[in-house]
Amino acid sequence: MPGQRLDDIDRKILSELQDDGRMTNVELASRVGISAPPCLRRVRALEEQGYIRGYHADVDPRTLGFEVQVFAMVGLAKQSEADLSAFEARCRDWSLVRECHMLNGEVDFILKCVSPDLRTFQTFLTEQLTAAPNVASVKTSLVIRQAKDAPGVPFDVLEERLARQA
Amino acid sequence: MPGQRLDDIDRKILSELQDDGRMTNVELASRVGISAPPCLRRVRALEEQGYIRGYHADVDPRTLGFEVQVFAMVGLAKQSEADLSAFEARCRDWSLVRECHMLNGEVDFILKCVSPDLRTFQTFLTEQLTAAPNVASVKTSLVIRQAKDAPGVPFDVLEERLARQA
DNA sequence: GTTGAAAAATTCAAATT
DNA sequence: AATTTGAATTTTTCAAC
Repeated sequence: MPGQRLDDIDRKILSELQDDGRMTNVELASRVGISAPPCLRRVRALEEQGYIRGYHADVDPRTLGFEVQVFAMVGLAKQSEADLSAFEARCRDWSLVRECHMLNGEVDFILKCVSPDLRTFQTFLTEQLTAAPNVASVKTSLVIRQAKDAPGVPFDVLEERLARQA
Repeated sequence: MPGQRLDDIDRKILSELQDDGRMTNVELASRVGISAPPCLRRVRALEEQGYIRGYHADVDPRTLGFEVQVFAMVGLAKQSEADLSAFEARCRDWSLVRECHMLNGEVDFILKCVSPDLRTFQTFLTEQLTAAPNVASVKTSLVIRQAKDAPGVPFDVLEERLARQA
């Protein structure tokens, strides 16, 4: 599925679109140094090959009234594949849970949650998350402030790496 | 700065653009039930008022060769505002660190990191992060798999809340 | 990958409710 | 005050080269 390897122009396209996903194709083409039609063909190919999963407006939770962000560390009682999958499916159904990552080490999952207020989160925590089948332990940490929130992938690391290989 | 309150159409616009940030304005207008010009004015207003911070292509780290994702819990030796700010500034400079959140509780910060491979991450961990001034403890957890990665904000929670208030 | 042209979208000003 | 209409400009997206 990941097609053939990317060249410099493809990586520049990805980097530019990660930075500004609403850039017009002519602007993008000019930035990567080719004309518009092949640029658009490349973008479509990158989408089809799965390099670009989609485009999203970056909506500010705080401005919209989501005052509370929480990381929750979850441990399960049993960790068979069926148990893990069942918990992941629940997470996908919970709107307050925005991200769910399975981890190695002491804790089984880390969840990133948002909530309009503490009360809403507490209700979710006690009535949904902690009450869910097979959930053995939940430890939560409130986000005091966000110091960095960069999208996706560091293209500079990729470039360094390719330069080293060449 | 957050201007006046949002109406149903504004929230629908935000929800649609969070879902598909490259949707054309005419498509967006048709979905929210107004014509294109006022729809574009509303989008511009939402951008200027800070509800929309930007637009980003969602680039898949794995497909691009970033095989490793890690959460790092960092504790500092001293937590004065100057100490906290200094560490946050370092995080902004580290490309491998994509997110940095200050937390309450035992640990001071949680970092979300990506890396092309374990070796690159180990080098970063030992030579940069653990070696940084004032860093007292670092505990890392590898992401085994990602079960959910929803963008931004759950608009259904917002709607429920408004319905309850009305 | 480039050029050129048709179709579509953006974006503005004026008119409308 | 905000939306619709209508029109000029720009962009998208085909061809064919």
